[in-house]
Order: sequence, then C-alpha cells, then structure tokens
Amino acid sequence: MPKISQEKKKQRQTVILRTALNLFSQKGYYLTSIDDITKEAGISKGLIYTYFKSKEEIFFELAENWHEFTNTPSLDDSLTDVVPQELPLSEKLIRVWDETVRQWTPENLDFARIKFEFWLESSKNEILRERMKEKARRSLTIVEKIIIQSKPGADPEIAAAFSRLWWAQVDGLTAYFISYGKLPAEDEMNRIRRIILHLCQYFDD
Amino acid sequence: MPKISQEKKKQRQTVILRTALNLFSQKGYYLTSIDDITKEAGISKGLIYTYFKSKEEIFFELAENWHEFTNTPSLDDSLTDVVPQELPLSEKLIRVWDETVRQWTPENLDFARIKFEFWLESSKNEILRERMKEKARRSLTIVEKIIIQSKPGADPEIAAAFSRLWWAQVDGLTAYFISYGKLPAEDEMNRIRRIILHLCQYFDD
Amino acid sequence: MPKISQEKKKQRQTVILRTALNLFSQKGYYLTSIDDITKEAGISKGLIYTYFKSKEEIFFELAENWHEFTNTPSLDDSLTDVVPQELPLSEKLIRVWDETVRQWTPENLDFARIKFEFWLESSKNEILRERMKEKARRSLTIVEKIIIQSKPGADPEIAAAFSRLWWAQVDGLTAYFISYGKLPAEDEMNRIRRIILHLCQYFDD
Amino acid sequence: MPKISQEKKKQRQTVILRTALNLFSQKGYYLTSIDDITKEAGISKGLIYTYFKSKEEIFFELAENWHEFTNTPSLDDSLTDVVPQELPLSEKLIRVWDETVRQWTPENLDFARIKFEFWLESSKNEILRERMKEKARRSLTIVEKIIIQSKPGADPEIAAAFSRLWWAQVDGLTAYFISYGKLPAEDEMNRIRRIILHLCQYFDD
DNA sequence: TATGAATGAGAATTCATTCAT
DNA sequence: AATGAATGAATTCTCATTCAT
Repeated sequence: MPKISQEKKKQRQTVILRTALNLFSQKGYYLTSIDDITKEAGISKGLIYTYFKSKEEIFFELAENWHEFTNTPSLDDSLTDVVPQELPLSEKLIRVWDETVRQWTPENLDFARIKFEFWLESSKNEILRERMKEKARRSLTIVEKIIIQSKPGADPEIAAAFSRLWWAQVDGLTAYFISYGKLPAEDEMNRIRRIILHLCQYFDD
Repeated sequence: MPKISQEKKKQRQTVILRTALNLFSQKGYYLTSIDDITKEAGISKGLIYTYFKSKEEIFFELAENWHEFTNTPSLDDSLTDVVPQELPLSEKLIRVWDETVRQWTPENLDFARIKFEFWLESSKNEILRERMKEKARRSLTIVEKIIIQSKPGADPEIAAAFSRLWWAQVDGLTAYFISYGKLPAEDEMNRIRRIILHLCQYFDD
Repeated sequence: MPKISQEKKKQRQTVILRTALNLFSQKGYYLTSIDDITKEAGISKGLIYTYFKSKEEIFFELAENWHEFTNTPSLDDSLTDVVPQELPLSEKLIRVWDETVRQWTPENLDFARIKFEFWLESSKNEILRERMKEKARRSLTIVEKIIIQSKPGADPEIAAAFSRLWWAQVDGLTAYFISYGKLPAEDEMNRIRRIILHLCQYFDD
Repeated sequence: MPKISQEKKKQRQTVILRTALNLFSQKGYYLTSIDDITKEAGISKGLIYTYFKSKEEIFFELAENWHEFTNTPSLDDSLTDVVPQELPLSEKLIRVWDETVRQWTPENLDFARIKFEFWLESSKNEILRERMKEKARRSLTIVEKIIIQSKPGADPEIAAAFSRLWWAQVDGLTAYFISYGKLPAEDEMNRIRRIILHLCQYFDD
C-alpha cells in the first residue's frame, strides 16, 4: 500500500529528470551535483535515491529519453505538417532543414549541448550505447522515409546513407554553434541553405 | 648549469601532454585524475605541477594544440600532396574527403572523442573558447583556400559557407562513429562518398 | 521535520569550535589540521564543512568570539561583583587587576596563547582585523567606565589612554608568561602588584 | 679545503637569515616557503640546506639572534647616549621610553610582529624557549641597571619587577599597534606618555 | 515516505626535503 | 659547491551515497 500514488510518483520522477536535464545542459554532468538537482527540484537530498539508484542512472535515463523532458516539439511531429506529399523531394528535404534550423534557438542549443555529452559518454560506455541506439535510429528514419515516399524506387541503402549524411551535417553545424556559443548570422545561414538545397537535389538526376 | 636541459624539459612536457591526451580521450577529462596521469607518465604526483599549474591548464593546452600530440599528420600537410593543382574543384574536394576519411582509424577516433570534449567545455567556458578560436578558423580555411584557388571568381563568403558545411558534415560523421564505437562499413562509406561528390559539384554550375 | 534540532546543531557547532580552540591553543593554527579537529571532536572529516565553510572560517569565528568557548568567566561579568561603587578609584582598579591575575591559570594561559595568534593573523589580514575590532574595543571600555564612574570629571581621552596602557601591561605580562611557559612566582606577583597600585593612583592627584 | 671561504659562507648565511627574517615578518613563518626565501635571497633551492638543516632551524636561529639581522640599533647602544647620569631616575626612564617609542616606525612594527611569532612558538617548544631565554633576560636588565645605578639602595627584586612590568607595557602597546596595523596618533601617545611618567615616579617616594 | 545530517573515499594541490647532475 | 628537478606525504575540501529519525 504505497503512501503515494503511482501517478504522483511518476510526476515527481519527471520533475527530477527535467531539472537534471536543465542542469546537465547548462553545467554538464560532472559539474552538476546531486545537491544541485535536489535543491532545484525542491526535494530533499535523500529522496532522489528512492526514484533513481544513482546519479549515473539519471543520466542514463535522460540519454535515452531526454526528448520527452524538453519543450521542443519532436521533429517527427512538426514535420508531418511541413512536408506536403505533392512537393518534389528536394523541396521536401529543404523544408525539413528549414524546420530543423528554426528550432536552433539559444535555449535549444543548451539541449544540443547535452546531446553531445550523451554521445561522448555513450562512446565510453557499452551499456549506455545500447540504450541510446534505438533513439538514434529513429531520427535517421525520418529523412529515409521521406526519400522512399518520394522516390519509391530508390535504393534503401542509398537513402540510409543520405540520411546519415544529412544528420551528420545538421549535428556538425549544431556542434559549431554550441562551441561558438552563438547562432550563425542570418545571411550566413542563407548561404548554407543554398548549398544544402544543392545537396537535396542528389536524387533529382 | 640547469640540471635538465631545456630540450629534455620540453620532452617531458610532451610526455605529460601525450599521456593526458590519451587518458582524457579514453576516460574523459573529469574521470581522469592527476594521479592517473602522473602514474601513466611515470612521474611523481608533485612533478606535474612544475610543468603545468593545474589540471585545467593541461586541458586548455591540449584543447589548443592537441593535434601536435597525436601521430595523425595534420590535414594541412597531407593535403598539399593529395591535391594537385590541375584537377577540377570537385575532384580536389573529394580527395580532401578521402584523405580525411583515411584517417578515421579506431585509434584516431579516440582523439576525435576528445575533440568533442573540448567543444563541450568551450561552450561553457569563455576563456577556452577564445583560446580555441584560432585553431577552429585554421581548419575552416583549408577548404576555403582550395575553392578560391580553383575558382578565383567565387564569392569568398560562399566559399566560407561551403567550408563550414563541409566540416560540419565531417564532424557530424565523426560524432556518429564515436558514439557508435565503430567505423562505418566500407560499402556504406562508398555510398556516402558518392553523395559527398555530388555536394562537391556545387561550384560546377 | 529536520533530522537534528536547531539546538543540537548549535551544540555540535560549539563542540567543533571548542575542540578547534583547544587544538589551536596547543599546536597553533597552522599545525592543526582539519583532520585533527574532526578526530578530536569525534565527527567525520566531511561533516565539519556543513558547519563551517573552511578552516579559516573556524579561525575567524574563534578570533571574534573565542571567549564564549572558554570556561573563563568574562571579565565583564566577574568585575561587576568585585568593584563595589563606594571604593576609591585606585582601589577599584587594583581589584580589577587582582581579578584578572586570578584568572592566569595554566589552563587559561593556553587560551591566552591563541589570543596572540589571533593578533598576529589580524595584523596580516584586513578582514580578520575588522571582525576583531569591536571585541577589542569592548575590553578597553571596562576600565574606561570604571574611571569615568569614579571621576565623572575626568577627560575621557585620558581615561581611554589609561585604559589602553592598562591592558597593554596586562597583555604584555600575559605574553611573558606564555613565552616562559609558566606563571610568575607569587612574591614576584606581589612586587608587580605594588607597582600597579602606584600606577592606579594616577587619577588621585 | 673548502671551495668557499669561511667568510663568504658567513656572509651568505647572513643574507639568508636577513631574507628569511623579512619574509617571516611580513607573511609569517608558516606562509613563507623555502622557495620564497631562496628566490628572494637569490640562491638555489637546494643550497639553503648546506647552510641550515631545515626551515625550522632558520626560524630558531632568528628567534635567538634576530636583532642582529635588523637595521634597528639595539636599545642597549642607543640608550647609553640618551640617559645621562645626572638626571633623576624618572627622567631617565621616560627618556628610555621616548627612545623606545621613537623606534616604532611602520618598518619596525614588522619586526615586532615576528617577535610575537617567536614568543608564540617558544611557548610551544621547550628547546626554542631555552634558546631565547638569555636574550629575553638581556633586555630586562637594561631598565634594572638604570634603576640600580640611580638608586643604589633599591631592592634588586623590586627593580626586576618594575623592569618586567615596564617591558610588559611596552610589548603590550606594541601588540596593539601590530594588530591595529597602524601606529597610535601623536596626541594619544602624549597622553600615554604622561601616565608612563607617573609610573616612572614609583621610586621617587 | 521524507529529511538532511553524517560518512569517507578520493580529488587537486603544496611544499620541505633529497639527490642526480 | 651549486642547481633545480623530483619526490611523496600531507592538506584542504567535495560529493555521491547512506541512514537514523
């Protein structure tokens, strides 16, 4: 007979994860202490251990599902609206890019930062890597699907390769902006966009 | 009359930095202790402080000059050989890519990992960011220069944008392989390469 | 709902300060380690930092309020009893002296020793000096007040000068006995007392 | 056959002691490192150990003979001039006081500070106490001698007691000024002087 | 459940002293 | 004699985790 309802417990867990995500994003995992998290979350230091068995577990949990604790709409959702079926493939793809870039606000760059932290850790930790795998695959398929839908005859492996390169480019740019600490100027973005458009025409020939 | 020659001192400094780079690469900055470094470098705990005034300084030093402590040839050097003047631009660029990719060995991916650690820290640390700036600029110019040399009439700002996108894509792919813990299969690389080639033709029209 | 009551917490703080005072008195500030204090106080090393944020803070706290952590009654209190109003001034003053000297037990000389340590540090440390100022002023006023009460017409500045000299002489004697490691012989004290009595007659003319 | 002459060695020892005295005076014994001393003295770190077997020994040496390494004239010397035989005792004594006070310059207060440090250490260290004893006795006798010379019939023990009180008062005032970090204002000194003069008349009756 | 006091292993750094050159 | 690199014990302080209340 738990004194606290399952629901309440779930809610609190969410608060903890959201708080931890925020702090990890701002200061990084190692510079964020359990004290920081519990204070910010408004609970006592001991209590956090009834929800998570260690600081590492919180990190793992977030590495897997961090997107749930963000206010950013997932790309999946936002894209269904911006990519009408009737457009040519390159047009669809550039819209995906536009949508992605639209989300590069200073606030979201904080979250981008922690994404790299997750990557970094996963590269050192087999278990974490396993747990993050499925997540990674999912975003890859977004672009893949668009390609296959537009060009049903396209080689799925080529679509996959394109998709990987696509996200590589997105993540690489994100990394630059994170490390520079600021977003790119608008005219620079426009120039980049034109090159991306060229890239998107890969399947046109 | 100094007990140890300037040269010897430099050598030892190099040993320390190399050791630190290795450990930071494998375990990350925060999980590597001064103890780890000195033990691995075969020196006493105190000695490291005659070479560097803090652990952070070692990290900063590496963030700025880590390439010197790797066995990887710097891209600058290796590229002058692989990019003969008479080739068309897209051919030149794809050779740069080939050369870049050729260096993605498991050992070097370890170093790539620390590059992201530097990025991550620099995003939280103004001083580090300043110190890394020039380095970042340098690699950007490699591709810029190739473009300008081949197409003297090209808009330098477009060349810069292309260059940024180019390295974004490279770094993004690196990030993937780091987080996956393994290099891409050869045939996947070939598929990606073909798309890159398409990208390289941006200036052809 | 706090695990430990405010009172208990205060108590523990007192234990720490008392222990620190004892150790500082015996071995000096620099030769007393946090380890020494916590072991002697029977607490864990880490716990001390929930009560004080640094070793220096403990020292500062004691410099300001060390008298509270001694079993010596404060002069203020003990004097009100020994100085009846109707006595002539010199008689009052010599009683203050008697009372002061009565407190020069070997145990208290230990505490006297740390007083000099506080002085020494305060001479090198602006902040400490500031914090000790009020304390110093307070003991000065004891004698001042007695003079003014007995001789309402006395120049307050002369009373202040007398008071300063008075305590200088007390502290100087204390210093001697500290450095000799033992209290003066009784007959020597009697000789000194007679000279002090002469000094006390300064206001008699 | 020593490579360096005895004389040269003595000279260097003096340089070390003088340097150490300066540093100890300013920063205190514990906050002065061997490095500080050797750098300031212009010798190598190792060399100091051919002159003194430990940092403590330097301190001991100074505790015993620090006056030799100061530029302050010793009171002994300066007093023979200021105390002509024909003056009444109280007049002689006040001149001693004047001469003492004349030496309270900010620079000398630095040395006064270290005197307290020596006292403090000696109170914790039997050996040091033994070594400093003779020195302490010497300054006591200055006033004793003056008294006995003026009043040949005076009880030597009373002269000794007066002398002790005399120096207590001097040292106590010094302590105040050290801890306040500044010298007393001139008019305050004049008021104190007048009280001292009263004290000096002790033997007049 | 919830609290936050308590623990103690471990971290970075300092520094007197030694010793190879 | 002289140098200053090298040592390593000791120091202060932090922090994830436990546990009495």
